Amino acid sequence: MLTLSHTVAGDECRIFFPERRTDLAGFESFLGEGDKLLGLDTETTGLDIYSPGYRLRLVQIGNAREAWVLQADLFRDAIIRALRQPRSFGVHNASFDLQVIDRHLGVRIEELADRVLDTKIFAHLLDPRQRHEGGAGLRLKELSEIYVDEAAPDTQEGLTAVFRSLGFTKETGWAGVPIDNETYVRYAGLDVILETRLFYELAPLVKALELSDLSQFEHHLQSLLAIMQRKGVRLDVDYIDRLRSELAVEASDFAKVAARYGVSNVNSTTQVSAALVGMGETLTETTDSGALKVDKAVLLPLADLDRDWTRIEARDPNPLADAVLRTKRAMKWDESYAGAFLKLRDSDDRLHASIGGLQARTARMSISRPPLQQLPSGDWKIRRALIADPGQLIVASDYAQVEMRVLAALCQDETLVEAILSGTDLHDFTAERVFGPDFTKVQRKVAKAIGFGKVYGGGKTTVARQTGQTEAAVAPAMAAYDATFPGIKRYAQRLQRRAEYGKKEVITVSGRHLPLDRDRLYAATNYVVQSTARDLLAQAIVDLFDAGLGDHLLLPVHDEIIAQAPEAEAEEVVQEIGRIMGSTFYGIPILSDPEVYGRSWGSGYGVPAELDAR
DNA sequence: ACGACGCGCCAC
DNA sequence: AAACGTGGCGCGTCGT
Repeated sequence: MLTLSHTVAGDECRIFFPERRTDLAGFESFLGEGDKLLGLDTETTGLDIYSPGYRLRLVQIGNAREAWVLQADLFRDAIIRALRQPRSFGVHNASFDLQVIDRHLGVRIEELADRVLDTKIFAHLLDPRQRHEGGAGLRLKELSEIYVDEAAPDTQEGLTAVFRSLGFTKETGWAGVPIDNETYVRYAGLDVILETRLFYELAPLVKALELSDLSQFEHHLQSLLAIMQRKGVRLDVDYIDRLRSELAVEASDFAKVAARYGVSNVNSTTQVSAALVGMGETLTETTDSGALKVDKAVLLPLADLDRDWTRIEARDPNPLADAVLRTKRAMKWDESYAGAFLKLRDSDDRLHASIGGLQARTARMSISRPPLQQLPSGDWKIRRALIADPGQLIVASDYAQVEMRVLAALCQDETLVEAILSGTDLHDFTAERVFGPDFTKVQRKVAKAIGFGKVYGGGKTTVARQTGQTEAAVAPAMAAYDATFPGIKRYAQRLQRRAEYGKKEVITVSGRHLPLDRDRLYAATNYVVQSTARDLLAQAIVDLFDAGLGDHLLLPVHDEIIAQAPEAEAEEVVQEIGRIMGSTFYGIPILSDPEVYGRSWGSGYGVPAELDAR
C-alpha cells in the first residue's frame, strides 16, 4: 500500500492508496470509526460522463485527516458497500459525482442523493460570485484556499506539471496519467480531505445565516436535475449528418466569395475590417480594445439586411459583408451545434448536456456541453436535430412574460398590477398610456423596449438603439412610462438606496442574498427579478417531480420546460405540466403556455412536416 | 503546442 | 444624470 503524508492547515494528514485486497482492512476499520459524514470525490478520465470509453478511475473517501484513494476497477465491491452504508457524504459539485457513480458503479442517484451534502451549493448560497466577479469563487480549490488552507491550489499546479512531463495536456492527463502516479494519488487524496474540511467550515455558516431551508431545497432540485441529465435527449443522427454536409457546402461557397475580396479567413476581424474599408465602406464603431468593429450589427446593414436577414432595399448590398455573415453563421451552426451534438453523444445517440442548476450570480441555471439553452430560435434547423423517444412527442410550456409579472408582483405598482389582472396585452396597454389611444406600431415597440429596459436596467440610449428611434424621442416616452408606473421606479430606488447605505446586496423572496457591484447598484432590480423568475421555475421542477411527471422532463430553459410524452397522451401531459408550472405570486398570476410540438424540438419552430422526424 | 484572452454570437 | 442583465463556447491572436 502506498502511504503519503501531507500537511493541511498545519495538521499532519495521511493518504492511503491500497494496492491489494489485504490493504483494505485499514479502510474497513476507518469506516468503522463512526464519522457521521465523510468526504467523497471521484477521479475520472474527463468530463463527458456518458461518452463511450469514459472511465471512473478513483473513488476517494476520507475525513479531515485521512483519505482513502480507491481504484475503481480493483475495489469496486468495497466502494459500493461503503457508499451504501447509512451515512452522509460531503461532495463538491455532487451532480457530477452522483452521475459518475450511478453510471459506472450502479449506485443510483435516487439511492445516494438524499445522503449527500454539496459544498458547491453551500458556497453559492453564501456568495454566488465567481472569482473574476470579485467573489470567493465556486471551485473546490478556490474555496479551500480561503476557508481551509491557502496552499490548497498548489497541488493542482503540480499535477498539471506532471501531466506535461508525461507528454499529456491539462485535458488529456486525467485519462493518461498512471493510476499510481504519486502526485496524482496525492492530489486525489487531498481533494477529499479539503472537501471534508470545507464542509465543516461552510455548513455552520449556512445555518447561522438561516439558509438551511433554501439549502435543502437546492439539494433536492440538484438531484432532480441530475436525474434529467442522466436520461438525456435523443438525437437524429442521420439528420445531423445531412445538415452538416449542407452547412459545410454553404460555408465553403460563401468563404470563396469572401476570398475574392481578400478575406481568407472570415473569423479574422482584422482582415474583414481592412477589406471593407478597402471597398470604400465607412466603419465607425470600435471594440473595447480600439479595433474597428465588424460584428453582426455592423455587417447586416452593409449587406442591406435587417435582423431577420431579409432585404431592406435601402442600398446595394456589400457582397463581402453578406458572404462573411453567411460563412460565419454556417460555420457556427456546424461547429458549435451540429458538430458538438455528435461529439458529445453517448453510444445510444443521446445527449446528456450538463445542467448547472445553481449557476449564475442570480442562481439562474445554465446548460453546457452542449449549450442547449442557446440553440438558434429564429430557424428550426438546429432544434430539429433533437427528437423525442420512439412513440413520443416533444412538448413544452413556457412562462408568459414572467419577468414583467415578477416585477409587478415585487413592486406592487397599482396600475401595472391592474393591467396584468385585466388580461389585456401589456405592451398595448403601456403604449396607450404613454402615447395615447392612436399609438403606432413603432410606438408599441418603444413601449415594449422600455419595459425590457426596466427589467434589465437599460436606459434611453439602449432603448433608442433597439428601436431605431432617437434618444430625444425616447426620453419623453420614458418619463411618461415612469409617470404611468411610479411603483416600478420607487421599487428600484428602494433597492438601490438600501444597497447604498447598507450591505451591497439585494435579498430575494426566497431568502437568497445577491451581491451587487458597487458601481452597478442599478442592477439590483434585474438581479432580484431574474433570480425570482428562476426560483419559480425551480419550484415548478420540484412540483412536477412530486406530481409524478418527472420522467417526462428533458430540459429547463430559463422560462420554459421542454419535455416529451407518448403521442396518445401528449396533449394531456403538457396541459398538466402547464397547470403545475402555474402559480399566484403576490397576487399576480404566473401562467405558462403548454404546447405539443411534434416529433422534434424543431416542430415547435416551423419545420415543414415533410422534413420533420418520423 | 498549449493556454489565456479578446471578439463575436447564440439563448432567455 | 445615467447606467441592458445572466450565461456557453468557437475561433484568432499572442505570449510562453
